[in-house]
Amino acid sequence: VTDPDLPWPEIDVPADHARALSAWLHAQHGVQVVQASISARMEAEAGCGLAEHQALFRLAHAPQHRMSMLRLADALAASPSGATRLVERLVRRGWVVREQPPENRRQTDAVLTEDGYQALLRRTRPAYHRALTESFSALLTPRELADLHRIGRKLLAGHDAYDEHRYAAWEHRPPAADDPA
Amino acid sequence: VTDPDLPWPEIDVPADHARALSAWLHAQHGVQVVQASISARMEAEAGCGLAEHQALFRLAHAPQHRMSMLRLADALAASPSGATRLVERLVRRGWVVREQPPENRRQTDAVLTEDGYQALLRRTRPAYHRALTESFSALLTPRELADLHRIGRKLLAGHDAYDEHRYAAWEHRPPAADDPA
DNA sequence: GAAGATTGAGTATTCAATCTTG
DNA sequence: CAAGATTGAATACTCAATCTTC
Repeated sequence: VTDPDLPWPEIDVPADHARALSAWLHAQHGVQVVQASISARMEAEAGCGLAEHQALFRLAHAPQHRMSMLRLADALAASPSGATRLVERLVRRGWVVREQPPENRRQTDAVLTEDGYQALLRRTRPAYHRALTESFSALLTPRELADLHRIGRKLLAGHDAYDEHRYAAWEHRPPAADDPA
Repeated sequence: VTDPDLPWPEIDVPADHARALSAWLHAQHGVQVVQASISARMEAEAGCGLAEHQALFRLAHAPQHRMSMLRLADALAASPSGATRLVERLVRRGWVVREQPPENRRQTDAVLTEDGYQALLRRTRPAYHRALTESFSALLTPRELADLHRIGRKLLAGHDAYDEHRYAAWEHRPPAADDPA
């Protein structure tokens, strides 16, 4: 011990690891902060959590506005029990109903109701759109948005978590004319 | 209603919003998946959660290996009560002790113990390093790592959440010679 | 027995209220 | 009263066990 302020040797972070580490810490923290911001605004303006909106959104874009519990869990990156409990909350609000397909009664589908559809259109989606714009897109350039899309997809693919079907028609648009990417 | 399969009109996602949305969803999901992977490996190999390691790491790099509860909470993007409970777990393991500075007895400092320092060096840091490398850095190019660093910093700055002091000396290295960024 | 979903127990995390010191 | 920290109540989430249907 050479310095009383340093009871043990300082920890060294090798340069190559430092770059990976700071990239990860910033990305992780940045996403966390944006998510907290969006979540808070959703709660305040739409009286609805982020996960609830995501579920409504996925259901609205699914064929027949319906998904099995397992597919929904997968789409929301949640566990099966997490999906059960989320849908429970949505049913309580009248935004979703459970249905068992007669041809396979092991399965349970979450089906969007008329009220759920209206809640998405008039309450949760506008609030989400505003929050996402102000808390996220307004802070970045189109190029950076494209980078995030690509990098996120690489990370998901590297963990065998990229499901083509999870990201539907609305995101496979031709790039806009003013997109420098 | 024109099609029985579509009880309500399909939802349209405007093209400009679609780009922001898919960037956000991929980034969010990607970070989530990487975090889950690192967390699982830490739990398995080091018997220690991600948050516990982050706390040890921050303390080890803080002057005197000590931080006030509020500064620690801030560094970990947690609430004050979250920090209290996290430190509680670390104290129970003998990795940290609480100390009240005599000059201001309102404040409580979390101080790394010798055992905590050894746990970081021998257990949690090696596991974290391996997990981060395999679950994150190996999947991306140096350029993409630099992009993430920059984009994350912009997001944090946009939310007034970027604290210069939070990111210490180890990450302000000159770029390596082979870094194309 | 396996697929699909739900439930119970345990843990983590937050907000609001409280306690202590300045 | 304000700053700093902790506690209680409530919520959300996961893993393992269970139940139902094929």
